[in-house]
Amino acid sequence: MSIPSASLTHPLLDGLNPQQREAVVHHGSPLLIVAGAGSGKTRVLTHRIAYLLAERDTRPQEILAITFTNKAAKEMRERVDRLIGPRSASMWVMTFHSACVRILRREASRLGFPSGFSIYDQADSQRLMAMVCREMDLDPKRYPPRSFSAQVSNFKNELIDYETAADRASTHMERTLAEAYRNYQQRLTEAGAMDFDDLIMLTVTLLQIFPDVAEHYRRRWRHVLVDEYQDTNHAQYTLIRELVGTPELRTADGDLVREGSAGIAPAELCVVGDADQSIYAFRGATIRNILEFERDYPNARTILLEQNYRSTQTILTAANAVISRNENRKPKNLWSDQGAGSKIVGYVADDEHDEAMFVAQEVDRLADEEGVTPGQVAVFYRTNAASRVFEETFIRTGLPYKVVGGVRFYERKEVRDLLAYLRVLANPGDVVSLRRILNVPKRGIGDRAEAMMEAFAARERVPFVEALRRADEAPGMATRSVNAIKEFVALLDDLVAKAGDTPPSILAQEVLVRTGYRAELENSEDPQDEGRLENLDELISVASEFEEASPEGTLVEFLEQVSLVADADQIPEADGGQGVVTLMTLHTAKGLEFPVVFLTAMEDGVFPHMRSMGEPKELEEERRLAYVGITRAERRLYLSRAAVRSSWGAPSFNPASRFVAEIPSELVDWRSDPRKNAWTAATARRDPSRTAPAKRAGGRQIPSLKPGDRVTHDQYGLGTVVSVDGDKAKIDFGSGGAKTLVLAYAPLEKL
DNA sequence: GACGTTACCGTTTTT
DNA sequence: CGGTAACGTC
Repeated sequence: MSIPSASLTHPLLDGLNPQQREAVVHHGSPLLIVAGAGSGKTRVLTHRIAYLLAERDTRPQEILAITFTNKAAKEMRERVDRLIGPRSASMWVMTFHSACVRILRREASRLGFPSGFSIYDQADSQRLMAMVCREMDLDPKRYPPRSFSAQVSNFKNELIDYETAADRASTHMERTLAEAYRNYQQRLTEAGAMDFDDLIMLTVTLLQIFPDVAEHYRRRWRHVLVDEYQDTNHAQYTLIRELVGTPELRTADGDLVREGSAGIAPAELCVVGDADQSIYAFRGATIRNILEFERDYPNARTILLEQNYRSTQTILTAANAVISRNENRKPKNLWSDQGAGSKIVGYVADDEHDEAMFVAQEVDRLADEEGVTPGQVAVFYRTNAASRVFEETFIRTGLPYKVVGGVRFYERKEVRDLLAYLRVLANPGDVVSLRRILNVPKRGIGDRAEAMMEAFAARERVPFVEALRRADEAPGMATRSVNAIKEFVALLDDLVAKAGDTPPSILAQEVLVRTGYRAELENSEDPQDEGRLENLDELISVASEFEEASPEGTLVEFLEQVSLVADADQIPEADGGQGVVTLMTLHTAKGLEFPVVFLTAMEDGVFPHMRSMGEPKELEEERRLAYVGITRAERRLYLSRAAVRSSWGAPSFNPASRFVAEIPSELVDWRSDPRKNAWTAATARRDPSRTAPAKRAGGRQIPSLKPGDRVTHDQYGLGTVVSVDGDKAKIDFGSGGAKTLVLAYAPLEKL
């Protein structure tokens, strides 16, 4: 039992409120910290860890702290070190996925995997599922691989293996799915690969099947801390239970069973979360875990943090009003002592361009009148696609910005190709990667040869690589194909021989040269290939940085780090300078805070998203997303929407978001008549050219450009003119690279 | 087997 | 509208 908080004094408790102090010092039973937005939960977590180390005789290696993003983990570690000096090295502070990988690498052989197993992301696993479905001769219309892949992911989040899935299947569709699941899993195992969901599920399996492994980790970790507990799915929930070593476990049917924990007392569990910020149900997260914590851990203590240190009362009142519309929620009321602050500003734009322009102008105005820097401003939207208009407008107005997430670096084709090579070198059994690069760059191994190799491998019951090795034994193979395959295999063997003692960056260079990948891009006429080269060089420099950071690092470790990066990890750190406006989805925004926040496209159909509006449960999740968005703002909050929005093709006239209506109207200062959309919509119907600016026809003017001008290119998008040389201009397209273009022909437009 | 064309598909949110 | 997959042609 905790001591009454009033009597607590300790340097690590200075500046904490009574509830926070209690959370830091609590011991003796599982602890749930219900931390409202901005209530200082990271502070509490880091102080708790520091307190454990400083006052409770805990050694760093006895602590396991789990987060959802690498960024959160890194920040937590740094803050602990700042409190009590650099003692965090032997502490595990990492994401669910990283922690599981680390455990699995050590024990992989017990599950029949090589310790250098590949990690398949969602794209890889979809590819593999597509292969499986094709093999099963399934009509992709009736049995979409994408959907199968998603459903298998759901199974794994629920810890349902393919046998159980098959047992439970009652319809033809379900039986087919279970069959695909089985084949998919078999292929993964053969390839020595795990998908994202396996990382969790197989760790749970490992702990459940091998008592000695479970015991090892239970002995080690006397404290388990979990951040963002509301985002855990069933598999992660079970993992935590296994690691903590609870004396009791509930089966799927709700029966309590005794669990042998080898006489080790359960670890002390501390979870932090906020059910109102649960926004990942679509990937299996269940709010149940936080709502039922006290039932799962019978003598648990719950501490509520309701004082918000982030936002003005106006912003909090708005947030409370919105979230209170959700049913079945434990009441919670955030409050602030920072005063009312500015009113929320509402704006109804004519269309999405006008909306973006409003944001840009407002950022300028705030800079002039209130000294707000771009780095203090964030723009949120519901879907990644929405970033485009803002980018265009910000480039045109010269407002510095950065988009977080969206088309990710690691999803680019060339980057994935190079990574596939490295994966094959680390794990030659990795068929998905192997088949990806089999004919990349083109080396004369076509679909036909690949199919024959696959058939040959199946018939001979040998791995795919082995089939390649014996290509000449396969009947009916063209000599040309056989030779091409032989050459490819020889190249791989050569690279594999080097892989062991060559740093990843050097190896990557070597791959690019030896395969002719670099030469092909360098000699290419396609100007986009220049950007691709830059991306590859970028990947190589990521590898170099990795080598610098961990000189002992292996290829497998490098690939692992690269596989487990998240969007949120890429958020620019405040550098003390002016900074740049940050653009991101509402999901990525969770956990962050900004002095000024723009919530855009507040329209029914966009936010809440159309697909969620029919389902009350999903609508509630959208509302939590709105709550997350609103509570990111410290001082100023803007809500905007567009009367007309042209989303892929036709214009749509969306009504105001219901979430806007849920905010008490006296908190909002409308900069334009909220009814004007009716008028605009009518006008737009009468005169479509108003909303659809004349599209360039064939007769485009040759632009006269000077350095610094901003342009858009039909293919490369937005760019800045670097230099002009007669009829040619060199233009920097940012991530797409710099190109020299002939003005007379390039599909360019000056902005 | 490589390349070009067409059809079609889909957009929530992601470790 | 834009990207990808399947198809058909050289």
